[in-house]
Formats: sequence, C-alpha cells, structure tokens
Amino acid sequence: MNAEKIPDVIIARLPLYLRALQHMSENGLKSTSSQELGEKLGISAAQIRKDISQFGEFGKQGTGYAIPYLLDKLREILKVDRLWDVIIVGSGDMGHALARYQGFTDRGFNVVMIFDNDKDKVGEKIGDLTVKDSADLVEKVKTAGIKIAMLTIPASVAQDITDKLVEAGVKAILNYAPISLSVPNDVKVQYIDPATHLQRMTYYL
Amino acid sequence: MNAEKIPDVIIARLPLYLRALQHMSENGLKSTSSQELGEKLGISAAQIRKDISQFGEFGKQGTGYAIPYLLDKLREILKVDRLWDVIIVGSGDMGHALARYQGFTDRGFNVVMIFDNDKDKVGEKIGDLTVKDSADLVEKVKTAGIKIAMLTIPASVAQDITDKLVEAGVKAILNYAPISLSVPNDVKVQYIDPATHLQRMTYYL
DNA sequence: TAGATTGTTAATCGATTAACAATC
DNA sequence: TAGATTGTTAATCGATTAACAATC
Repeated sequence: MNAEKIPDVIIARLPLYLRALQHMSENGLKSTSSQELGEKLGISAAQIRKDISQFGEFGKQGTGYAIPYLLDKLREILKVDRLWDVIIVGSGDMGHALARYQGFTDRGFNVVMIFDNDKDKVGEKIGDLTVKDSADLVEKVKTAGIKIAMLTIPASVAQDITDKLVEAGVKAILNYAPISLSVPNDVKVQYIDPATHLQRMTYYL
Repeated sequence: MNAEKIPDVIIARLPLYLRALQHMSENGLKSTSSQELGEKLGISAAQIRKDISQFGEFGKQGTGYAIPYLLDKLREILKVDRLWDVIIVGSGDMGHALARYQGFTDRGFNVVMIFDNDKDKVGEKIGDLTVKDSADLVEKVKTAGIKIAMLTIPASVAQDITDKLVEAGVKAILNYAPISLSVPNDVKVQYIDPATHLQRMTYYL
C-alpha cells in the first residue's frame, strides 16, 4: 500500500474495474490481463496497470491478474469488503425504485431506512421497509451511526436535508436532486441527474 | 464561436452552469459573476470564465454575465434550445420513475416511448405512455428518427439492446444498467449506476 | 526456452490556476 | 472616477501514454 495521496480520478475508476471483474468472475473466468480489462471498459491497458499498481503488486508477469485475488484487493481498497448501511431520503418514484433495487447487496450496500416529510407517506411499506418521518431523521441516523445517504427529494429542500444529514454524521451523499450541494470538506457528494447527463451528449448530436 | 475541438471535460461542465443559471433565473436574478457561479458549484471562477470564453464573449467587464443571455447561449451550445424526443427501454421500477419524472421538459427532453420485452408489461399505461413491445424497437425508433435512449434493463441484455439502438440510429445512450457498453465512435454513452457512485465515496470513509 | 504481461520510468499531453491588462 | 470583473496569457500542475526491463 502506498502512503501518498491517491488522485480522485483513480479512485473513481476502481469501481469500474471491480464491476467488470465481478462480471467475469460470475462467468467463471479465473484470470485476466490489463489489456482484456481495458477492452471491456474502453480504458488503456497502461492506465489500468498504473492505477492498480498504486496499491500494490497484484499481477504476475506473463499471466496477468488472478480475478478472485484482485477482486478481494479492490474490495478491500474501496472498503466494500463489508456491508454499509445506507438510508434513502424521499419516498417518491425514485426513492421507491432505489428501495427496491436488488443490485446493492452484493456490491457492499444495504438500504436500512427510508424517510419522507409527507405525513401521508409515513408508515407506507416499501419492500421490507416502512417509510419514516423526516422529523426523526437526525436522531435515527445518529443513533444508528449511518454514514451514507441517497437523496431523492426535490431540489428546493435538498440543501436543508443535506445540512441535517451532515449534522447527523453522514459523510457520503448520493444526490439525485438536480442542484449542487454545499457540504464540509470531509463529506463527499456524488451527483446523479439524468437531464444533466443527457445534456452532456446533445452537444455532439 | 471557436472552431477548435472543445475538450469533453468542458462540455461536461456546461450543463452544471446551465442548471445553476436556470435556478438563479427562476429566483428572479438577472446577472451573475464567475465568482458567484463558482461558489455555488464548487468550481474556480477562473475555470468558469475560461470554459465560457471558449464559445464567445458572453460577459461584460465590471458587471459579469447577464443571466438570460448566458442561458440562451448555453442552451444553444448544448443544443437544448429545442425539445429532443427520448425513449426508455425497460419498464421496471427505474423505467417507471424516469417515465414519470417531471424534470425533463424544461431541460430539453421529452419522453415519447417506453419499451419492454415482457409481454405481460406490454400495453401497460405509465403516465401518458403505453408500454410497447421491444420487438418493434428498431422499426419504431428508426421511423420516428429518435436519437436518444435511456436504458433501464438488466445488465445481461444491455449490450443486445444497445446494438439494436445503434442499428436504429440512436446516437446518445444514458445507461442505467451496471455494465460497460461497446458502441461505435459516433455514439455517446453516459453511465448512471448507483452502486458505482457509492463505491466512489466509501474509499474516503 | 519463447511468449506474454506486469510494474515503472520518462516523455508527452492536457487541464487548471494565477495574474493582469482591458474595459464596463 | 473608482471599483469590479471579464477574457486571455503564461506558468503550474497533474494525468495519460509509450516503452521496456524484469520475470512469470
């Protein structure tokens, strides 16, 4: 393990490597090379080798990378060798979709609570979960020690809720609301906004 | 307008500027500065000025940028000064959520069709739309001249459907399936995978 | 052994930042 | 006029690529 600061741009690619390796593993493959991985991902082989080598020597000359071993190492590096409790704030269509999404568990996440500020929605069942009142958000999150939240609420209330999440000790926010959030330095935010993503492509049409 | 090739990384930031300006405009603001915009977005003022100046001189020394004018220009540059027809493939929870999402229209997109390969779902009503059979995808998309698709299907069928979309003339794909897609050079793909996004933050926890 | 592929170095390429003249 | 802020240049910083010795 390297003590120097690893660039964010490298950390951002590791989940892609992890995902591709997980697919290969499910298909029964036992080893791969930087070239093969690169072709699947549209990333150069040199970059993949360089990224991975930041964290240790996980490959072998001549034979490449053992998939189960590299999977373990990447999970360890990304800290998804465990199951993180995650909450959803906002029980609209997107909140529903995320609450029912089956793809979290085998990638390190477990949705444990869903909140809404609409009293009509509080108490509603979504899969295994029951919608809780946003008024109890800070207390419940703090008590449970939850560090990760997904925001599926209107932009107009997103900063308010974010401030509460930060107060409650959340350090990672996946924001589906179409607005930039202000957070302290030690809190990470990732943005998912379909319209923004579409607008990144129309330029080229 | 500059004839040189504009870097992708700049194009990727323009929708964020557009979104922030749209908010400001809705709040009745008439002008802003690179500094103010930068603070809202967590981007340096120098970078914002440099990005915008790639396309022309849209500001004024001493007073900054007129919001309505810059909005117009950014929409024109990104080609969202019009309404693009978009399809959704996959009528599961995520497809439903996108089909009902109200945030597309005033950002340049109009969802016109939704497809599924499950005969039980074909014919189902979602908002104004009726689920169509994926078997008719290529023909319907080609006839309608649609260039943009959102994919909310399982990873296992994502590449197959992508190949069909490419065949039908689609040039921009927003992919919610957790897998990397192969497409020709003239087709753009954007990826939305909540687990990947979460894994980009756990490293820092 | 011969072929394949890593890890790493050095070179290249590209993006960001700082600074400031121009000017509203 | 004085203050503010752009557009742009040059300097800095960082990321990617090419190449190859090491070695499985």
